[in-house]
Amino acid sequence: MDNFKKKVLDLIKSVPRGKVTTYNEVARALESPGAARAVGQALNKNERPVKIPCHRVVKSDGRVGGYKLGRLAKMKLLQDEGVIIERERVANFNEVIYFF
DNA sequence: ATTATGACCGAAG
DNA sequence: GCTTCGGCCATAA
Repeated sequence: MDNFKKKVLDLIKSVPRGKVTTYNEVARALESPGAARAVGQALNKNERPVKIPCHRVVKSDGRVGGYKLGRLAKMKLLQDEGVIIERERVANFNEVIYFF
C-alpha cells in the first residue's frame, strides 16, 4: 500500500493512445481528491517513456501542463498520437477519459 | 515533528 | 482571455 506513485502509474497505463486524462481525475480515481499536485510529483519521479504514458496527463482546464523533458516534448508526443494541440491547449477536450 | 517543493486546482480580480 | 492567491496533497530533507 504505500506506492501512491505505483497506483498512479498503473492507472495511467490504461489511458489509450489519442486520449488524455487530467491530474485531478487521476487523484479522484485513487480516492485522494485534491491530490492533483502529488500526482504530478509521482509522474515526475517516474519518468519512463513509452511504457508509461505520463505525457497523456494534462491539466483540468485542458492546458498541457508540465513535463520532465519540457512541454515541447510532451506536446510533440501527444500530436504524434493524434491529439490536436493549439497554444499549449488540447483542442479536442472531448477526448478526455474519466475513471468513474 | 516541522518545513519546503512542485508536471496542480478553483475562485477571484 | 489573463494573472494572483490560498489551499491541496505526497515526498524529501
